[in-house]
Amino acid sequence: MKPTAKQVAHEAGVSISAVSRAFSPGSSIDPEKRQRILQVAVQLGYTSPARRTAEVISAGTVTLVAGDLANPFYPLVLDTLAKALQAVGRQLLVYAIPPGTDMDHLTPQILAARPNALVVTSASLTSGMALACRQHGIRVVLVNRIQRDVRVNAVACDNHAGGRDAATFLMARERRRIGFIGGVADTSTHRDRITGFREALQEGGQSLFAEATGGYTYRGGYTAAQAMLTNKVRPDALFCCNDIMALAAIDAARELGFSTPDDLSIIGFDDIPMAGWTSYRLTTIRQPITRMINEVVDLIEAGATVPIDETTTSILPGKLMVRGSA
Amino acid sequence: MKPTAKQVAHEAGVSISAVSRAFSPGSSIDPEKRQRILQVAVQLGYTSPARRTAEVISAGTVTLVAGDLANPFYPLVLDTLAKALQAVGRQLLVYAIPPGTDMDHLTPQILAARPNALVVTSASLTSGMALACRQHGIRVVLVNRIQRDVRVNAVACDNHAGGRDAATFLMARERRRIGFIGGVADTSTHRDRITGFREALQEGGQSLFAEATGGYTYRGGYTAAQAMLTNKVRPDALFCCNDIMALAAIDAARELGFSTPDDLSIIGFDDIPMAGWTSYRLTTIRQPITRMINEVVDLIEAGATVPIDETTTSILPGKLMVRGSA
DNA sequence: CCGCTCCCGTGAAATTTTTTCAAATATCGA
DNA sequence: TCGATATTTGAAAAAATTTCACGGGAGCGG
Repeated sequence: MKPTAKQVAHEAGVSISAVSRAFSPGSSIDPEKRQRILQVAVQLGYTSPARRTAEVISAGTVTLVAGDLANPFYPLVLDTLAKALQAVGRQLLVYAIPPGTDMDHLTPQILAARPNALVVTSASLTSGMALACRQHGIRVVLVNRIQRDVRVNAVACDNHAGGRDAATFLMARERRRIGFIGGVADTSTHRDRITGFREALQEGGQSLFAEATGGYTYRGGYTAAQAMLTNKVRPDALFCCNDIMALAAIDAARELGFSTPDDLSIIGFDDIPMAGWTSYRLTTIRQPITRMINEVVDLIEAGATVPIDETTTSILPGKLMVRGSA
Repeated sequence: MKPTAKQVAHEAGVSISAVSRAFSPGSSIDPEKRQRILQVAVQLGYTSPARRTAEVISAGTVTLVAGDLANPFYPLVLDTLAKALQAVGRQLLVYAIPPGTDMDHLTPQILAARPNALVVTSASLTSGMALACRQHGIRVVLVNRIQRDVRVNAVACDNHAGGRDAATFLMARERRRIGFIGGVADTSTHRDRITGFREALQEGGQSLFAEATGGYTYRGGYTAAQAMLTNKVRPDALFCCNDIMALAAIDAARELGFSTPDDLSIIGFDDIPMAGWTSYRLTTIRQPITRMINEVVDLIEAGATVPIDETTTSILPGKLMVRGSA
């Protein structure tokens, strides 16, 4: 016998109308009452017709909020995630938002669709959004981003250690004028990488020779590298906050007649496919994408057994890929 | 006064039940009748409750079915489309499917979500899927793909003319041993490009010197180019079916000690951002992505006024970007 | 070619859900 | 403190969905 709204209403001690309202987003109903009704509904296995439609839509789906698709690292993440989810019988839904846009206006849509989980690689998550998701039982996973102000799951590469490795490697190669091209100052990846880098540099008795930001883009990286390399005293090594900027730096160096690693060493971060191409052979810190995505999928699949406000932060080690550029 | 199912039923000359069925996917109803009901419903502005909920979820969304995100051209399309839709107040939802997978199993989900439109850049659309979409009033737009067996909208670059342009350009540069590295033989882009290329070659009194396929990937392109260039008699020009393979060809050539354009000319197709990077300076046919996406958005926005089975195929001209590689 | 079965499509009716309405309660500003 | 306004609520009305039984092919065996 299929459960009906009437049964739920009786069980929860409310009217049928209230049950109906609990299921339609935007209805005027006491949030506490709605939650109680929803809870009873789950117990009885009741779903409203409207809800059933929504469930067909979001059956087994995971929603990804992605920005900055111009950086090949993110398509790579998207692709890997899509395949991993496919393997466990789920689908990937992507909200692609232009970089710099905040994601709050997506909240109603995301909540209405009730995905199994929300994966965020873009910009920052507002605490309101995080709270709303938790209340609606949607697990949130941040990828390649750490945010300490909201209690959500996060999976990232060990950016701090990566920064240290880069510095250690460059110093071992006797580099003495080491520059840094950053991404966007208030992102956790930028912060952690430069902090680790500086720390190791200091331990080796050096300090940063030059510093600039390139906004994680090719153009920004190119301009920054060009400026540094046309100074009277130029750096003999560059650590770039991501691969795109590192490749841009190599291009800028070549354009000025310098070659890697003889005239200067260049190290990137991410290990996007292009880093391995023979024209660049970029030395870089590889992010363990496959392992990161496996972690993400595990967190999502754990859904049923782990309480939703028990959050995990996974920091996975990166790996220095020594190629030709440093 | 809000229109009801009863009015629609009366207007369409069917029972209320039929109207309800027309709106629930998977119900047993004559497809023709469903279509008529849906048409009347649109006229009267009727929406079923289930549909209304779905509309909250997919309000103003466009669903994109994308594959092959390893080719930077598609993230570029995705990014551009996301921004264009954002500008007209819509959101982009992406179903990312691993290349080679067919999209038929997505049908129920996509239909249930009732997006405003479906944009397909991946693999091929089965006629069943296309038919189902039309019956449900979902406009379908193929991007960078032409399919004559199903009646859907399509927006693509003029691949035939692009192929011709490439051939004409290479012949004007006195190239006499012109090779071709294709993508995947049964895709429309591959077919149109090689057909146009061959045609122009023939008109210039030449024929293809060598031919291989690289599956649209870097590795495939690299291997194919390497094989051609280690033959006793090697080509003095290569037309690659997309930029990734062209960049791979440049890398393979460099690795063997050849340089472009002196030892051989290389032309690509797409004009992905990397093609303009100073280490490559790839001569290539630019796909007018912005214009293509504008067409897509126009087709979607025209939704209300143009009948759904009036389909348009837009073929936009590409542009030869002459850089350093040919 | 006939008859049999099975399955699809259908409207009426039963059931379920949503919406409307009016009353009750809470909230806010003066 | 009071009134005005907004929010929440259940009953009832309206609407939508599902069930049910039946009609009418299509396929199939005789």
